[in-house]
Amino acid sequence: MAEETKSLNFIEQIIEEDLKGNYTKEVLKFRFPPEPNGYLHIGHASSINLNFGLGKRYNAPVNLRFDDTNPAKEEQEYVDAIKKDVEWLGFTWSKECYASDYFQQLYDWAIALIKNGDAYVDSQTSEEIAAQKGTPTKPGEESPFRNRSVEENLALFEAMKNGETNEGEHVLRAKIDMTAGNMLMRDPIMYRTLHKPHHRTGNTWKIYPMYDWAHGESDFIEQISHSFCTLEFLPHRELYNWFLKKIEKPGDFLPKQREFARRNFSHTVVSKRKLAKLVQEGIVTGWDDPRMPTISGLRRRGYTPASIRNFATSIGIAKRENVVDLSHLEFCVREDLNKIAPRVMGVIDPLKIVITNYEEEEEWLTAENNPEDEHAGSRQVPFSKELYIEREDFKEEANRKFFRLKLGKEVRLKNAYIIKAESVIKDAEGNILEVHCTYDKDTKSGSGTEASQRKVKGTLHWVSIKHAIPAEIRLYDRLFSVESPDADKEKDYLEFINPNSLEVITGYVEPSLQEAKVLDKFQFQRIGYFCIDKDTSAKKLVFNKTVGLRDSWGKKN
RNA sequence: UGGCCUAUGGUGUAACUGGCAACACGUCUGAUUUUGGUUCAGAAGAGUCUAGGUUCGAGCCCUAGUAGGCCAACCA
Repeated sequence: MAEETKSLNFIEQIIEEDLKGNYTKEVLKFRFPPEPNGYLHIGHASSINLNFGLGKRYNAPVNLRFDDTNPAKEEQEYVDAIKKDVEWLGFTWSKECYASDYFQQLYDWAIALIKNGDAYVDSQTSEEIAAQKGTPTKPGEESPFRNRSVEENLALFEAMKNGETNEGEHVLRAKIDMTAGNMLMRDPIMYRTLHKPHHRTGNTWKIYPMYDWAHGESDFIEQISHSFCTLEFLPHRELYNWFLKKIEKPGDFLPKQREFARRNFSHTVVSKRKLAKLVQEGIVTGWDDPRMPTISGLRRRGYTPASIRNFATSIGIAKRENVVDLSHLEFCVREDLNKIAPRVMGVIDPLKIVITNYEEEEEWLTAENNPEDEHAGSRQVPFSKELYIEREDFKEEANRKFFRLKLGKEVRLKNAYIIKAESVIKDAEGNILEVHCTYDKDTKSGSGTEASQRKVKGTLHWVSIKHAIPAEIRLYDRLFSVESPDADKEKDYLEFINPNSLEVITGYVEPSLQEAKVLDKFQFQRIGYFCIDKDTSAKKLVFNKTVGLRDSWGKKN
């Protein structure tokens, strides 16, 4: 086995350094900590891949932890969706955890902090607290309640906990330093009162911990060794460590937080708030709309777990700002689908052709299922006198670079015969209604005859009209018409919505597709990859276009 | 106006403790092909934000700039 010489990203380097230091392999443990207030998106996939990838690399456990400290925004629906998505991506968590499981422990620690004079109850309004906070360049002022006695703090905190106080009346604050350069160290709020039921703890709690108080301590409880998060949390690190020091006992192993840059993607947004708005405003049909950059959207669109994992791995991880081009994601699906998707024929924009010299009623021809997979076998496809081909595959006349059907010229029908276009039938406006062709019956595919070996430049896909199944086909384009829809400070990102991101048409597909199941993936030869949408019923097949085939001809024309 | 983070081809990442910039996507050629797909062969494209400095030698170290990002939610 060749030794892996691939270079390490900076996160892996941190771990390697720790391993050279006083960390043992056994102590390594990671976590993926989503807040259940929305669906996972492609950016999360990057983080999931990082954490679970490290777990795999170092054979270390990875917990799935729901950061559910805000009952106002969080719901069980999101918990379920997140679990489904992580599983679907192919990862297995060691433990399913919830910050809410630690509410009691957190509360007990908070009492200890109060007793040590490290926390106090502030009874000002949020406006007053904000006003005293200062600015990055101006130090803050201390709250008049900052030096309450321990007894008074304990009594007030108890009242908050028991729901005897109103929302907004009191908060528990850490007593740190109102003049700190780091704004987060200016007596951050640890608890607020919220008379709202929690999706897991119900009405047990009337106070809920803030992120900074809950996150590091949750990492500690679970004995996470490395807590990776995005760069905007870098200033939180000081506070993360401060809280940990307050609860630390001799011999304790403390987790460490390190930060990486979040991934941005071209022609879309990855902010749960902005994605939620697209759903709420009805701009898309739901979190799993195939145009959404959510995991569930990509799944419905026809993306495979492997393609998303490969994508996440190949864009890597670093600390600088970035905008990853969606064409990279598209490359990753094509790469995967090319190996596994059965080839079929479907016509998206039909043009009728009649084989005038075809005498048979019908015949069934053999078609290879996947030239990339020798075990994929073959199937039978029906051929008859009247067929549909793609409208753009015929021109009455065209230059020699047009390798398709033109009057008086020949072309190969995939898996069938070589045909020649003889004449066109048009309506009064000059629109082409049908093309009359003749076929050479000695050119049948796979027949081995000399005529069948003839080289003709073009090969077209087709379906037999009387056998074809009409199907709804949904064609997608990027959701936003500009590369970075949320980069403009003047304009709202919704102004950049691409009005043509969805086109629904009726196409015709070969009869073998009748049996296809939801999420089955196919390559419509010469067009692209498609998968069966969940809206499919016994009466109607619905396909989503995942991505087009690479097209070195189409884009020049 | 403060502090912190970042800066490498069009895009995303590499370059072990300093040794004349690599990989992938994208782009463009050509070959093969019963998918203008795949595969194969090849090409163009950066001299590493700028200016100094240290050094025999700097993308890596130092200094000063410049640009972008983050920080003043009872959100995470």
